[in-house]
Amino acid sequence: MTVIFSKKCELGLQAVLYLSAFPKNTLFSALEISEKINAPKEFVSKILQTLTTSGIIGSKKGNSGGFFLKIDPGSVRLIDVVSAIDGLDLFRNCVLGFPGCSVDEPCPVHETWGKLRNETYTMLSNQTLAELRDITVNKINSLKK
Amino acid sequence: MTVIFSKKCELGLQAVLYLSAFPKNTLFSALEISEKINAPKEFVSKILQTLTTSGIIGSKKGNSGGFFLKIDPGSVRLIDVVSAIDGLDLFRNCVLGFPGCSVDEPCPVHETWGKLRNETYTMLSNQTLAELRDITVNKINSLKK
DNA sequence: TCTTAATCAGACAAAAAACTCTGAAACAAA
DNA sequence: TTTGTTTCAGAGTTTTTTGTCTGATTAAGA
Ligand code: SF4
Ligand code: SF4
Repeated sequence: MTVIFSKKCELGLQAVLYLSAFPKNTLFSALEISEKINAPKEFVSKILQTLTTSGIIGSKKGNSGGFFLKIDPGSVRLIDVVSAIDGLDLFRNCVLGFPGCSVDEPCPVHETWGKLRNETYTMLSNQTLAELRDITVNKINSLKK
Repeated sequence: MTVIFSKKCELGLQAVLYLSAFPKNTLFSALEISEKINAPKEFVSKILQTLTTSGIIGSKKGNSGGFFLKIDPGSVRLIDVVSAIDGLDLFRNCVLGFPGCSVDEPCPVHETWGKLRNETYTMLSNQTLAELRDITVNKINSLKK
């Protein structure tokens, strides 16, 4: 069960985090990545393809080809991946699903949710992959097992 | 597109909020409620049925029957509705979809997300429907149009 | 040059979520 | 007692999301 993001987005985030734990432009096959994040190879492959079109990830065909982080880790934030896969509607909609969001007619959780929504956005956007690197490496290694 | 909750849960929340805007035990048919929250009648009906089994809502069959808020608005919180429909797994899972949540091997957003998650939980649980009543009435009336 | 291993594109399949239908039971009012 | 309106239970349908397959293309290395 997902929390906020779609499965695609969760796996996309995990894959990008995995790649960011290694020097830029290091190649990994979809198989390697999928085994590491424990997800079906073809599905991971499809997700990485969409991230390729959005420019975050690069790909190389042929024998010993694979995927790699194309943008410098100092220039990619988690929100960029979310934006490329799920989009940013999440940060514009009402938690309770009410149609209009207006200051005049706020829903019962308007104020608190607005604040939490902004903080979530900040969480995903004010640190780059480079800044998250140490903790990411730690997490990735623990997945290995 | 939903933000955190399923469509069922959003509509369940809206329906309960709607009922809480009126004196306890006031009957409304599924049709009336569905028109007000702008959703298919049968779907709303199904959702209210599940809330009936969980005890938050009561129902009365037959001519001039309908649904009504069964528990005192001073004793129901939004989290109770969420719990009855979507469950509370949401508040236990990782935003990034990583399997294990441990203090030893935190994911890159562990600390911030943990905090936001708790605040979201608090937002949904520290106010009763009775306390939200004024702002709810305001919101409900604006939906009328 | 040939084999092998990889991405890519797009169709396809399965599963889950959202939504609908049908028939039965309850019951108020004519 | 009959008629009309409602919930209820469960099956059925549709749509969306998730996941798979196939065949084409690319390229490294024997
Ligand atoms: S900001 Fe508040 S009122 Fe506006 S849509 Fe979001 S939760 Fe609803
Ligand atoms: S608390 Fe942090 S590390 Fe643990 S599952 Fe949630 S986001 Fe991941």
